[in-house]
Amino acid sequence: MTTADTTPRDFAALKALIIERGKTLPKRLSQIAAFALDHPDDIAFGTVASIAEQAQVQPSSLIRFSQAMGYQGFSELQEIFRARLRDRVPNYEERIAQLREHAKSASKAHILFEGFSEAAQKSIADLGSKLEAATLDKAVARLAAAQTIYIIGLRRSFPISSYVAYAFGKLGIRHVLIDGLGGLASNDLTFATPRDAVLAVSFTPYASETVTLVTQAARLHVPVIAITDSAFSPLARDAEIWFEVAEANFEGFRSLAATLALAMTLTVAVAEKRGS
Amino acid sequence: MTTADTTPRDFAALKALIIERGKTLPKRLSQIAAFALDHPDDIAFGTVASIAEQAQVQPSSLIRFSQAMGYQGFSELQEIFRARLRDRVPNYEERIAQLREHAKSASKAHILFEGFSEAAQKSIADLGSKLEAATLDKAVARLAAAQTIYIIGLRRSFPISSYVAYAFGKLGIRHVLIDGLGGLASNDLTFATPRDAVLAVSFTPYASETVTLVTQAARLHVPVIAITDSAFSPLARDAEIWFEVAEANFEGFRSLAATLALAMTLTVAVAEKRGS
DNA sequence: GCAAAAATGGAATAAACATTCTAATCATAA
DNA sequence: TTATGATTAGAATGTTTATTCCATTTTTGC
Repeated sequence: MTTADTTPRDFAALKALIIERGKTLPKRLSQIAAFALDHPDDIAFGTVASIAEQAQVQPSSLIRFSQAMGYQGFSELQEIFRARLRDRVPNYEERIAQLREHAKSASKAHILFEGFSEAAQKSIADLGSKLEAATLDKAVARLAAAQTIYIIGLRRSFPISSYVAYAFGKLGIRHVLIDGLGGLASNDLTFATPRDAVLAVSFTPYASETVTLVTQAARLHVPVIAITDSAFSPLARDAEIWFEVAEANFEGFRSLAATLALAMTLTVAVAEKRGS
Repeated sequence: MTTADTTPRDFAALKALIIERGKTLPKRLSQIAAFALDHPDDIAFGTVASIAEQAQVQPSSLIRFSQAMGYQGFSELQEIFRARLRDRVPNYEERIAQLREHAKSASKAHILFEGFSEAAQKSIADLGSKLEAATLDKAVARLAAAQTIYIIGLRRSFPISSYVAYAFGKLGIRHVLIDGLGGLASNDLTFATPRDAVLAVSFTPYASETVTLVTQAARLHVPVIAITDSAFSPLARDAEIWFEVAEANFEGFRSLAATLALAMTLTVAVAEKRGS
């Protein structure tokens, strides 16, 4: 038997094939399929004997499994698992070490960029794992139902609030950006009603105007959706729904990437909800 | 001989040891040291015979090299190279595949978030591979030498320019944020001189005010540093130094993550340069 | 330039290896 | 229940493996 043309040549395709065919395979082979998906690294580095022991099957079953997937033998299948590891990305420590090594040749500014990239990537990944779909859905529903959305975010959060205002403008969603211009910020909420909503963004040290405005909104029974950094935030206290975003920092400057991704999500989700 | 206590147990330490001792080793062993640093993946996956052939040495030399590093034999050294690959991070495709898998169960809003995360991650990675240290250094030098830095960025780029203004404020760097308020934007550059600098940010479709201001700055011989999206951008034409940032987009909304990381880099780098 | 020591090449070897083969077991349908 | 085909366990096999050993070459110190 030669390797058929349809036999996966990369890990993604092989994984899909194992998932697809895994359930229909005989007992032992399906047992191996499950093990392979759970312990790909062990397949990459192990020997037929060692893997067979770990997966509680006979060595010969591993060869039969490989052949069932279309390969000539186990070694050919293993090569796919190894290739997957070859083009993986260095982990955090390794990258830092590489940077330090290059530090002499690379410019200082470039190192800064790597640092800020790293902080952004980390923050986004972090939020991705914590963000709950239920909270997101509630917030979107609230904002989509609002007549006017008041956007509050000053100082470090102003890039976020100004982006949301820009996006809402493009999407035709009625909104008011509270920018504190002319020191008249507190006037902007005068006409807000419980049928509106407030989207507030603030992080330590919370801008006092933002806190005041959010408190004021809560007193007027205007629903508040907040993006902030901890359960102890004054925004969390007054908000109906709030998101915790922990931005990584580098050189004392916190990333904004995760907050921005969340803000974009909310604006587009609201627009889509309104559209349907 | 048993493995000594000082024998490296992780790749970083082993690498350091190879670098340190590599030069002082005899010819063949130093040859292996160089090969190991250059082709760590081949060490991880290869056999003694196959590696020996690639490195142009005898198999026995590999065992001697391993022992010189403090291990009992080659297999023990190889385990370190394998461990390095085990805790590496999934690459881009793999992460996306994982997201897609989760996507089925998640809410629509959550899918949006994954999309925007993806766009951000990709944009940052992309810029990271393209960004040239030389350009960065030139830009930093220009900005650090400026008496006043004029920051231009409207509409979609306004979050960026407002962030830079915020950061410059915190860092005590004299700047003017041109925000187009009251339609007086063009007045703001009246007093700019060649000893100042302009930091302009704009992407397709380029805001007309931004283009006008940059042209005006160039005419006044004020050095312009631009962040834009292509060589055909009207900003690139007038800028002394410019950065090409290709932001990925999702659902028609382009990311800002890479631009933001670059902006943060520039601000902090300028502050550090001024400080020294 | 010569003796001693270190390093190397390459064959020898035993253990480990992937794979094959066959008898036993299991599932399935008449 | 029984016959049939699929599946499995486990021993057998020939190859590849890491490692050792020793003769040869190269380097070192005087």
